[in-house]
Amino acid sequence: MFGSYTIKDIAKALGLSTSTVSRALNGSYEIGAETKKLVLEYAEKVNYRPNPIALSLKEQKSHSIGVVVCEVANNYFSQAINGIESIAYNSGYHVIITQTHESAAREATNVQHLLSRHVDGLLVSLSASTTDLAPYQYLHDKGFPIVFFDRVAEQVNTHKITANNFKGAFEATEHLINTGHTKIAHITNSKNLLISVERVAGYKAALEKYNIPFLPEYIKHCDHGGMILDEVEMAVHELLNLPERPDALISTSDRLTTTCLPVIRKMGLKIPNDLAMAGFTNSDVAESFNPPLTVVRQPAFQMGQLATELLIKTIESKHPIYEYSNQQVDTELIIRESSLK
Amino acid sequence: MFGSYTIKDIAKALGLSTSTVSRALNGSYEIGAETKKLVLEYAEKVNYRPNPIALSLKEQKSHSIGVVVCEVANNYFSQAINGIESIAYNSGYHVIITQTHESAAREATNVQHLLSRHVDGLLVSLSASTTDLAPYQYLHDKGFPIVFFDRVAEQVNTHKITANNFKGAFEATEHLINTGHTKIAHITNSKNLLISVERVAGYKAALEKYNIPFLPEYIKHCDHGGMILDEVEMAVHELLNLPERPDALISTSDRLTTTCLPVIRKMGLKIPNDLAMAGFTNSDVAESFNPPLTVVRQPAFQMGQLATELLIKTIESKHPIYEYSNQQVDTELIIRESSLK
DNA sequence: TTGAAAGCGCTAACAG
DNA sequence: CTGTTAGCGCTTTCAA
Repeated sequence: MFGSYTIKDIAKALGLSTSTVSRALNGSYEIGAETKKLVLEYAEKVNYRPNPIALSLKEQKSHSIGVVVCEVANNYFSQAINGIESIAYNSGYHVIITQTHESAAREATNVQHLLSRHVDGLLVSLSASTTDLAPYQYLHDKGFPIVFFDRVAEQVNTHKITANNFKGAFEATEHLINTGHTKIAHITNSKNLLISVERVAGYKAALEKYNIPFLPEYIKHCDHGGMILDEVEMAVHELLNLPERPDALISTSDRLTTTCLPVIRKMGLKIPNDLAMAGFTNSDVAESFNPPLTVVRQPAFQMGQLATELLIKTIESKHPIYEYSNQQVDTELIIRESSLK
Repeated sequence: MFGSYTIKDIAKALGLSTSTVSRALNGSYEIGAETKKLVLEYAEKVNYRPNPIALSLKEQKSHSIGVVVCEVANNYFSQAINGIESIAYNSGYHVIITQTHESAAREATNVQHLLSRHVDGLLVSLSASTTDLAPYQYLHDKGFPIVFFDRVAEQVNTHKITANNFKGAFEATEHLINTGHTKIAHITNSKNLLISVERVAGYKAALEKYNIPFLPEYIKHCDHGGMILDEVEMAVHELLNLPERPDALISTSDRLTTTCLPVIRKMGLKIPNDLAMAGFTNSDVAESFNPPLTVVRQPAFQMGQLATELLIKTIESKHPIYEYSNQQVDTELIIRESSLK
């Protein structure tokens, strides 16, 4: 800290050796009750705090965990980070957050950076453009703790926390069908992401259940997940200029959902009359939208917590772990006006 | 990192001393070109990365900066953090984020925690309930680098980055007046926060300019800045049940603005016909609101960047700094339907 | 029960 | 130009 006391200061002040002080502070058995008390009281008095850097160097542990997400300024991820912090904080870990901005190159750099900072483990949500999972596989093979959350690497067999994306998309699609829609378009994130694949699968399954033919042209992938307006604009335009214009749209990515709305409005279409809408988003203000938006909400905070608990458990485990948790949490469908006929 | 090479490994492999290797790596002058090349090439080959923990211990610097904000899942702060990260990242600092949840006690704990982690400096945005600035004053007096941003401590004479809150509130109020409103209520954050005081001042100044009497009962302070729904509900109810019901409302806090809307809607009032509305918020979706919301937007990203640049400059300055920058950036008024008559 | 000493990875003052 | 050494704060053998 700042002019903070070291073990050496205490030792000198008390006429003891540093090792004795260290032992007293760490509640070792091999120490006299008197000495221990003396040290403890003095340490308390001067507000002694061990230097975490020295500890890290000694223990070869940094007590920090690295987080890789696409963006902090995103409803889902800011809430997830909130969950991550809440657990990490209480466990004495600090959190280093890095953003990929959906760039695979940036993601690789970030991982490098975090490793060079000697983080004890990694909490990763893949970027939309990541295809090379080898670095994660390599680290994992070497026993380095990694937990994926939300956007997981299917091929890497390690801990994963995901939302039930299939079910989330299924329910939203089914709901749109139940409200009388049959021409349901789907706008989603990059094909690289398993979440997209799962959400598309859920969508297809719902169509199938109700014997609605699946039309490939009704699906658009925005590879930048809504971060590039033009991409979304083009996708929405193409969808809504189809000869058989969709009567409903499901968007299955947080940023995509919020970006779609103004585009649709600018086209002069009214939701839900011209186009019903339901979307994945963790926005807290979906209720205030025009019209209030039907959403699929992920338990972001809880997912952050679960992932972090898992990671810390892995980090602190004495024995290598070969059983990988693959926990799936449920999404929540919140029905509002945007999806009603 | 993980099985990473140390300077010692390189020294052994090359039959040199660690100091020679260190010098080569650090581009010292007192070293033979040959040796240097040899070391550099080998280091490159094995992908040598200096251990930042060892460096920190040596230099008594952690290369990390602590951030204190009320909440990550907040439009303004998530964008500001984005700006902070962008600068810190490029300067080789990492960022430890802590959240106060608007609790002064939690804030004090966080600062303690960050200090015990030996952060090199602090980026602080005060909680709404903080009144005791002594710890900051103390640290600052000792020469510890602190930069306040957005919610600054007026009394502590150090670097500050703020938005022009007075002007932001003035312009929004003036706009409401110009669109034909005279009974303008104001809902804002805790009185403890200078931002609230300034925004109220801007509001009053606008009223005065147009000879509209200021009514104290038209101002409500929500001490939790919109985080507690009941508080906001009560404030809005009281305001809108006044004998002389306001015809416009300005809310001057991000979270407050987004929380107000559903409350007003639930009361059965239509914006802007029953009540015009303008609010401070950095939400990216204000355009999609019902109706599209007139907002005062702060340059959050830029503010985060400025604060971080300033902090790093202070940290790295060779000489103590006695000139404190007090930079103010302009807000932006974005006019939409919610404020029109 | 306590102390001395080594070592985590690195830099820098001092010798040579 | 290069090597030796000490030291950053702490824990942990090994001796006493």
